[in-house]
Amino acid sequence: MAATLKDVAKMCSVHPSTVSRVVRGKENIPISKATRDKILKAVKKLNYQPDQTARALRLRKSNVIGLIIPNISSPYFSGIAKTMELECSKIGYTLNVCDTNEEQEKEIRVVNDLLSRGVDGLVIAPVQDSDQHIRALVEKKFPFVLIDRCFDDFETNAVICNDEDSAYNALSILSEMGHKRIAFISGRPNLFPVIKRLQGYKKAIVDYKLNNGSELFLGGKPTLQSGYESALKLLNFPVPPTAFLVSGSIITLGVIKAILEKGLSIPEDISIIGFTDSIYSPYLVCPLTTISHSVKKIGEKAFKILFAQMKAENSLPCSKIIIETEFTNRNSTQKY
Amino acid sequence: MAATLKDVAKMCSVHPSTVSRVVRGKENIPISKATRDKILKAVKKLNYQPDQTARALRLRKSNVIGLIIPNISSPYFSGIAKTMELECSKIGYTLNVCDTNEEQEKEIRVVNDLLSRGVDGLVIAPVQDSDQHIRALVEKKFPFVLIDRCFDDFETNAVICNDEDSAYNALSILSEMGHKRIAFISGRPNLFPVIKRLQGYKKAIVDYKLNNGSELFLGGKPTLQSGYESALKLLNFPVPPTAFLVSGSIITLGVIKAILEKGLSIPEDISIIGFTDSIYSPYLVCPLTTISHSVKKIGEKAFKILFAQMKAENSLPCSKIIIETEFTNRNSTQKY
DNA sequence: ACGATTGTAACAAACGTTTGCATCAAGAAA
DNA sequence: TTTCTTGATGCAAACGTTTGTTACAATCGT
Repeated sequence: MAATLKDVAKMCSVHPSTVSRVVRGKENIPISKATRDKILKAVKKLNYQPDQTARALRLRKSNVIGLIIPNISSPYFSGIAKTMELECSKIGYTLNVCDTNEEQEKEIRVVNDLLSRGVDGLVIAPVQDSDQHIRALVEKKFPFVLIDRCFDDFETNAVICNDEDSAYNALSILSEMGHKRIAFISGRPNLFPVIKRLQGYKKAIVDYKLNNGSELFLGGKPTLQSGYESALKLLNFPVPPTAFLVSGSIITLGVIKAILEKGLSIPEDISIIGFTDSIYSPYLVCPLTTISHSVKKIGEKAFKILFAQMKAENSLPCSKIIIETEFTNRNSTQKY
Repeated sequence: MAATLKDVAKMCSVHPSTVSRVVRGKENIPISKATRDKILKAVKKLNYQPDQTARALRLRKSNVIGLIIPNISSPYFSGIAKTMELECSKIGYTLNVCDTNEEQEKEIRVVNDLLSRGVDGLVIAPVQDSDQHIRALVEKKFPFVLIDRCFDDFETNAVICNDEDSAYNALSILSEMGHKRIAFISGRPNLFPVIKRLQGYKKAIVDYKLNNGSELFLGGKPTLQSGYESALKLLNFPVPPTAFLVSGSIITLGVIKAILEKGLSIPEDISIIGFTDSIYSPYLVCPLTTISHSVKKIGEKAFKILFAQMKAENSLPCSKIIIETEFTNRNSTQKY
């Protein structure tokens, strides 16, 4: 249906390769002004658009990069997607966003699919239930960078946050306010950032002599319901925690739900600090104090590293970037 | 780098076409069990993955569908993206999500790009500043469906909501509560759903004899800031409105911000009904009463129509689906 | 005037598939 | 035995590009 190089060539009684050259604007190859103009006119007339599939096949380069995230409807990941898309379109790349639904199987499928579609690079927030497919990527020397999550036992390009420190920091603030029993609630507990946050949390528990020996950490699934259930469980303890550190914006909503349902108020009865800020955080039932991750910084950094990797002739050394989170103090904590 | 048909063929001393046939699993073409097994083994050994670029070129079919939305970081559109992605992966399709950033130029670029990449179909929430590129799609008989927004002056496949009725309905509820001055705040005013909502709003204003002749509608941009400014303007009127109908979840946050900043409470001082529900709506400073659009229904319907269109030999008649919104009564309205 | 240079454009191969057609041996029907 | 199937596979063209090589003028230097 659409016009091809051949069509243009025929219309100009010229060879397709000649058309290709003028369309590509190769100035080093000499083409007479006459034929150039003739061809350009025909291109316009036929509304010729090069077939990217054919180009990709011929050039082994598609100008698309893939973004693989576990949940596109999370504000955090969709914010990263937005940033990446903006960066890509700046340089004429197309972004292909794929949602793994936090399923390992699907992630593997998606990686293979994107690879066989010839993407030039990959940005992945991995599910982290397995890693061979990621290892395969490094073996192939395929350009990719991990975001938000990475693996402790092998090195890759990665953009992550200072989760351990910020969790520790949040706890020291809570501790200074007089809280003695501080819980940590998260979604999937095997995720890199959750593990790091938990480390920071545990370190602070020891350093500040909190919790009096009780185990106040509850992991779960990446759903509101899971956060709700965890919080409810904790709130039903004989001596419930007085403060929550919560990992994940959707989990946080679940925790809030539980607190409200118990007839408690934030921050009067319970203090909360949430990991990951959202546009709605200031307008929640209680303006939420959060540890904010700049999706802009993460997306931009990831893109930059990936792009460098893609352009490099021989493989570059891995770069692992740690983005500093910010502590956004609003109103969901209070002296105890 | 990756193994090709030829590699497999060579390893089995067989012709590439034979490999293709067994890989495709064409049962109607007879292949001896011996060679089939031999090939399958080689496929596994070489980890052969068909090159989708080459397939797409040859077959003129890519098994990818494109989703074009104005803002991937809006919960509404990312929800639709999620649904569509789920639907796609069910049938082995890949979804390519593109963000137009609510810019017409970019949308046009993106449509052309996706087309030249050979997507099999398109789902578009158009920017609606122009429409020739959409018209071009129908002329080419290219399968696509519009969502959320459509054009009044030409017919396409579309999945939209009963915006006019739901706005009218919201106003009748507010009116029944005794509100006499009800404002309508929106983002971009030229958008189909906004126009429809405004129609319903205006109709109700007349029917219920509200607003006493004042113009209480303010459009703007699709940002929190815009909603904030509009609300502030309205609240500074000598006789400010007592209720707001707000179009767009992000705009709504801006409106809430303005109300809080004026030291007013919801719903005691001001009632709010918001268009588009979000996962966080129940946990806002005041549990938000909303008109909810099921992103699941919208995404699924759009997908279904598109898929039918893609499979159809000769072009099907247009289907325009209207999804019923739901009125989710929470706590942001009050008798006046 | 002759070979060398240069500007211009055609040719053909290649990227990795798919598929209609041809081929060819072996077994069935005559 | 001869002819007809049919089962199994190879051949080659095609999808729309890109690009190294070749070809052919015309122009140049000598």
